[in-house]
Amino acid sequence: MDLTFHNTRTRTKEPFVPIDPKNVRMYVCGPTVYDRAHLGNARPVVVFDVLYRLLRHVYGAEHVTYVRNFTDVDDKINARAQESGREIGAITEETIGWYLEDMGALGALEPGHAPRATGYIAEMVAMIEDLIAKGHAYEAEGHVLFAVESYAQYGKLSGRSVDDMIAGARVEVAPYKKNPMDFVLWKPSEEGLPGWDSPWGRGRPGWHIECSAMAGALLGESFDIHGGGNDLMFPHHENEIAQSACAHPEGHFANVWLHNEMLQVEGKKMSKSLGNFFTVRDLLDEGIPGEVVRFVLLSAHYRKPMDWTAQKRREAEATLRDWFAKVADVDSDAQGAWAVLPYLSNDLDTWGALDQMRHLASDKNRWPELRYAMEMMGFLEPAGEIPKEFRQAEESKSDGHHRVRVSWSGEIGEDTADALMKIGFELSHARERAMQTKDFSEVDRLKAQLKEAGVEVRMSKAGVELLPGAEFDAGKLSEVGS
RNA sequence: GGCGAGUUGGCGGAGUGGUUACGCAGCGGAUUGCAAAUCCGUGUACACCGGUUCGAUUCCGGUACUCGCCUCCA
Repeated sequence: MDLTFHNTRTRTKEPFVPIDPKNVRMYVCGPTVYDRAHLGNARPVVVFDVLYRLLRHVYGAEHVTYVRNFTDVDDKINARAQESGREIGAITEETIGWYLEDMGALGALEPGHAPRATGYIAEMVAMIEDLIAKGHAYEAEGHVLFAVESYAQYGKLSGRSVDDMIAGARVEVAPYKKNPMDFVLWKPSEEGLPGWDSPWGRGRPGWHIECSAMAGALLGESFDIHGGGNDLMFPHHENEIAQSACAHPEGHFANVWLHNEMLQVEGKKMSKSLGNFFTVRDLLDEGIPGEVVRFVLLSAHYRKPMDWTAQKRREAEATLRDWFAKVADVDSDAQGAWAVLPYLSNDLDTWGALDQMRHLASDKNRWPELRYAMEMMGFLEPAGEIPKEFRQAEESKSDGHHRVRVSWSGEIGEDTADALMKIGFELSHARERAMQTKDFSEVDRLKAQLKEAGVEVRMSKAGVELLPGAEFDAGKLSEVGS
């Protein structure tokens, strides 16, 4: 299976050739841990999770190394500690826990390595010393800065020149910078802020050096794929390249750069001021299954802007309910891989893969393949189980003549299930009488009462089926039949 | 102001220099006491203005609008 990806570095779609097929290496920028992840944060996580699964499928799970960092030293974290009066370590620890929990709910596998910046300070200091020695960085007033003019390729990834950037810069330039675009590798820390001893005094690393140092330490001077949101392209990724290329002239850092487009909400940028800002946890707490969020995030190509809307959410949920019901009782068939691989291998066309899965769903003989494809796309739980929000429990009884089935998802309790079963038989008997007398008023009355209680009713020659749904109110059941 | 991405029917989303994917929703019909489910049928859309062409949604130029980055926000 040949993989093709759109490489931001070359702006073209090109065949993917791993440096070492026995160890395919990928790095994705992780979160700064000071707060819950919002929906926009989740898009790259889910997109690159599909990529990770694809690489594992193609090269073998043991031949793929995936690194996603945690930035746990940052001014925003410091500010959060300041305003809350809490310890920095407690905040980062708690936030990392939230992050893994929330992303796990979206079906994202945990990367093989999740390094924390504070665990790699020594590597960063060594890298900075190296950059100074090679003439790419300089010390000024306790800071160490990277000299962008020492790296001719600076700006190539994001397609802009240093001159353009200076012309468009709106920031005030610190007087100690040789070039306005020079960025900080190390900065001094005053008392009370996290700091580490270094040749330049007590201080803390700049943001960009973290990723360069951790990627270098865990993946080497050259690796295969670097992913992230396209808002990180400049300056973050540009700076990573500059640092790593200058520190390791023999290596070429990441061969392929993948950037996902941004997420919008109902056609607008997600922002606190517009009131359309929400976290992944907010959605989960509303009762929206993580798989539904995952489905929506994958229903647009990663390089296109994606709009989160209530309609998409509903459609995704309806589709998943349909699929899970269909695959609940079938064994997965590895042939299903062929439905999605041609799409995923074509620059991660997740929408195409989902569309193909719809075709599998429409053919009963191919449900085992659908199940396999759903596993590949990360919609089933790690153990291959149907997620609990979609798991259907059912009870089916027959008294020889009448057949009643009650199906529900979630918990409704045994007493309630029994009560529903009883009502089901009552309905079935009433229906049989009505078929004789052609007077359906009793049947319709029962149906209306059930509907009132949030129970969907389906009747056919085969029997009666009761489906308590999301609106189900067991308290109203006692009124049914009275 | 600079750089970049995008604009296809109600929604999502392919694709092509001429024969109008597809999915969802909708509508019509069959069927079922009704409903649900299922099945059948149904939609000439391609931001705007020019140009090239026998012919452009598809090629070229421009305009408008949306979004992102240029400010350690994915």
